[in-house]
Amino acid sequence: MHPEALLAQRLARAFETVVGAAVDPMVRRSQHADYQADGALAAARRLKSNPREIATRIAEQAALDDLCSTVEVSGPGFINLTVRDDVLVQLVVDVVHADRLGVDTPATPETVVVDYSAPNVAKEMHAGHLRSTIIGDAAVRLLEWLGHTVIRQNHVGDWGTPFGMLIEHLLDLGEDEAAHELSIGDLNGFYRAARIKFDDSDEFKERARRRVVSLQRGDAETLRLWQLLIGESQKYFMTVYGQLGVRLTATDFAGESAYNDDLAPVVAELEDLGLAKESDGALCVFPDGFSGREGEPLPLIVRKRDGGYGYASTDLAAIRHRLRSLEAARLLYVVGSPQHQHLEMIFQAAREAGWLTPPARAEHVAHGSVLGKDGKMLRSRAGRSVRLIDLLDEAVTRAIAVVSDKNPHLEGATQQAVARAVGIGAVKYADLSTDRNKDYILDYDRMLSFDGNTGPYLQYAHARIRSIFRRAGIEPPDVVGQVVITDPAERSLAFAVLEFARVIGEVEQSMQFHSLAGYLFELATAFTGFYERCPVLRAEAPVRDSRLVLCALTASILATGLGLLGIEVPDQL
RNA sequence: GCCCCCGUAGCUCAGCGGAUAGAGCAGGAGACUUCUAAUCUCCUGGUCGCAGGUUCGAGUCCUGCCGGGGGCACCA
Repeated sequence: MHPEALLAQRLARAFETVVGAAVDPMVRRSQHADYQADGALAAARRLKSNPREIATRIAEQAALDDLCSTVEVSGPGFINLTVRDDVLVQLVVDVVHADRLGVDTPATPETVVVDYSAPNVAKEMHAGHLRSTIIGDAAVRLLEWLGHTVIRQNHVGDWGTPFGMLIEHLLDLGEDEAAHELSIGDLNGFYRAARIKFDDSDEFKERARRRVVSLQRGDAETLRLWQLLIGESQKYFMTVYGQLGVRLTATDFAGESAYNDDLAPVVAELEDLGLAKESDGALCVFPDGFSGREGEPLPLIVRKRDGGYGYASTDLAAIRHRLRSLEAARLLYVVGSPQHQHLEMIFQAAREAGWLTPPARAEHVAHGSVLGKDGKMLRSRAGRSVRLIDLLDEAVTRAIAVVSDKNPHLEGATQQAVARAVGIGAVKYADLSTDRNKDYILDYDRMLSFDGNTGPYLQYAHARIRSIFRRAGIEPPDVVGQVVITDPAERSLAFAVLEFARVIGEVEQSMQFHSLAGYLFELATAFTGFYERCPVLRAEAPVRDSRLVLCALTASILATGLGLLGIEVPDQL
């Protein structure tokens, strides 16, 4: 158990006794001691009594002598806690012997559906898909590592009116030529050409319209052509995912078309429940708590006036499927924040339909946009959206320059692999190290810097530790020995190591990966302080072994933590 | 008009109702016979958008403004 949990557990019992009610002891790291507990202040307000007095009684009642060397009441009623050295050592040793760096498996492993990435068939993946793909991938890695059952759902845009025009354009080009264009990733050109014809030619527009009807009717030849588009696009998406290094596979594709057969039954069910009502010729669900421009109830249009189905129907079919058939307890939608209201409406409708009931819950893991250096939506010089693959290639190209400049000893293939890990890692870290709700500015120079809170800095910190083991000629599993903590830098590093479990638990709930990133940066910072002050290989036997243990733990947490963010850790940079 | 997100150091960002608001970058001053100096230490730098309110205590919660972005019926 990590120190905060341990102290909180003990203090909670003391609060129970003294206050006569459950109080959160509010234990956290402190500048004034190892930890501080602020719960007495809140408790005093409830009891309308003196917080210092309560804090003093709590401190006495908790009898923390076996855990703390000093327990002091300070200021208006803070309880400052200094952990005993032998306890600190024992906690570190516990982590060494623990299965997963001291992180507990969840009490109740759940089935979690993660909906992320969601590119559109026959359309380029652009910078806008970056965040959903990266954040979703991190969510998947974290939840799987913790022991949850994770079902990845790539809600690909593979259905709808644009496919009439896309298929007709495909026919105009000829299947072979179209497949060629799509396979080389010229999706922008393909889509744009179709769009231009659609806008300029009434004849084409009419063909496209008829083709949509054929598609919806299930015409075999039309479906074959549609499949062709999907197949080529999937191949292309997989190359982008490959370059990005995310775990999405072809089996995770669960596009909008997957719900076609469910749409009519879902709408029928909503009608039977009395939730769907006709309005302006369309069939609508009006989830509770949403209003539009004129204060009128806001609809989810589940069947359009023309009888067709829109994305609200698809999303409702998807949420029903995920809850009923996949039996998910937690639904994560890693989708940009502009979709917030729409998703909340879907969730509310699902609750009203009785599909989404506790303990199952749905969460919008919202994220902001990627901006250019000018603070506006990322655009190429031509003013178009930036292709995701170009963005990634640019990062890797720059990383090659950085890596070869700084370490000329690395050879061809190794250098390429390291540069790729550094370049892609830098992009991911830049994304995951800030609050996902906010927009962030993509700046290659900053993200590829080895100074500051960046991916390369953390990869470097890890590589430095690996270098120690290379020199010592041993590997972490063979590191045995007692842990001895004397230097303040060792003490700081030990506490940093112990914080990992707490941070992981927090991120599991919040899906705020920047707190994991921030933690890893703090750990790396604590390690560098240790590295500067505490020689490892030159130390004498018991201290040397102890320091190797700290090195091994730090390297392991850095590798694991970065791994959970989807970032590779090369042995050397 | 209503709703959502954002506004913290020159720049990029943390900050969970609690002690003097923290990092990194940039700027200034130091430290290499060293386990990777791709580093470390110190310094400089803040009317936390504005104004009220709640509280023993507000960057954090509430209300109203200002500024930026986004959403609000048949595209997805």
